[in-house]
Amino acid sequence: MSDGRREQILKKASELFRTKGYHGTTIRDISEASGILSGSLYTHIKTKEDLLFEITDRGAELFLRSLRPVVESDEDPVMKLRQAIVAHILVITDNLEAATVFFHEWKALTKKRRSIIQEKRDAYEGMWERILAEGEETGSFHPIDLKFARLFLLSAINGVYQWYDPKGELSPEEIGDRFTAILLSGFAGGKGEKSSDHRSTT
Amino acid sequence: MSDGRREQILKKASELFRTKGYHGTTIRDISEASGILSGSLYTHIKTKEDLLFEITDRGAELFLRSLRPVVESDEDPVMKLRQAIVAHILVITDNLEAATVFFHEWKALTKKRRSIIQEKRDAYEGMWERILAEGEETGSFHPIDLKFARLFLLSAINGVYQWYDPKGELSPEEIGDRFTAILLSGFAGGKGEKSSDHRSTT
DNA sequence: TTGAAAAACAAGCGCTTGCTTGGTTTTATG
DNA sequence: CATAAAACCAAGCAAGCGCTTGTTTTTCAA
Repeated sequence: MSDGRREQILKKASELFRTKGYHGTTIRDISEASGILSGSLYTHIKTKEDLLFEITDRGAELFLRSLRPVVESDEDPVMKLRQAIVAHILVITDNLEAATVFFHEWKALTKKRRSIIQEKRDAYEGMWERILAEGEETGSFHPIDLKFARLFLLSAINGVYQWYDPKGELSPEEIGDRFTAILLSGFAGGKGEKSSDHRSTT
Repeated sequence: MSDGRREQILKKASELFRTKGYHGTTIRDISEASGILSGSLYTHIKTKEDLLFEITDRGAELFLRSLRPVVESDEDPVMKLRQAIVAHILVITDNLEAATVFFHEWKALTKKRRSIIQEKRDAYEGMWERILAEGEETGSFHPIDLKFARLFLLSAINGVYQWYDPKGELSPEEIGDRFTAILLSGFAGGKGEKSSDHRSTT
């Protein structure tokens, strides 16, 4: 049952780091939430920072693993973009705490570990840039500034973790579809003049 | 010179809160950066949280004040959207530290003060929604889910604080124009087939 | 049922935290 | 130049921090 306890501690720590931040959360907060005394925590972890690293690193891996098959597929770029967006949003909505910690708290890591996460972030952003580059090369997208388009796109979809409500009316897939629609066609267009439907086949 | 010192302390605190977070920054960090002993800081402030609140509240006011004239003008909605986006980005780029603290650290405030900031955030988001609603009513924009469009839009432009480089090649206005172009027309469109230019008259 | 490993407790150590106090120096004004 | 207010320093307090230690309880295979 040792591993179950460890997972439970990671879960509670994720929740606390999400709401109070890493530095705002104490070892005693985590132990109390885990129904344990603070000293007993150290049967399962080495340091507080280990918790942050493990949560953050797992988050990074979730994003990487979910995007890889999309990038490597040979769908057309528009479909790839949609799939990538939905995949990203699903990682966030299925792992709200971990994703929030990954976005917000990774800077609290000390140098060495922060650079490990930084590398994974770079790799992830590189995968997005490949998708956009492919779309441009094949003529599916406007000629675009790749870096700028990627920054814009990722900022927009990363924001989901700040407002997503599991009990809300929009499913992750619906959110992803609407994002894709806006990104492809934009707001502009007169009344009634419906946008071409990019929402496609489920 | 009292007020000058206070402003200097606020500036140093902003920088530290930005890089290390509120809970990750100590009173001694701030006093050291201000060239003062930690006790002497209390000649100028009452508590550490006062610093956070003042920085955050000023940030909120900057956003509100810059958007108000845009909302109240009688430009057409497309132009209004562009002006609003540029205004927002200018607040960020002209006040990188304060804007970052405003986005990242306001949750560290205690209840009463957090709710003051929350109200200002709500007011700000309401102003954006008015712009979008007007665009839809006049037929400038597609029929859109207002709340969703606003969330998407604000997420995208808020991201600027995470990657903006004052020494970079893109000016705040150029960034705003590109945002506006993407938001209005999207990525989609074949090679060479240039997007209609929404970047307009400077 | 027994015995050793794993898990949890009880206590607290050394250090840092935000902040206070009492005295000294600097600054500005008549 | 006198002087009071403002700014600062030197010292340190009480509380909380991450983490360790020594001991007791729980778990579970032999």
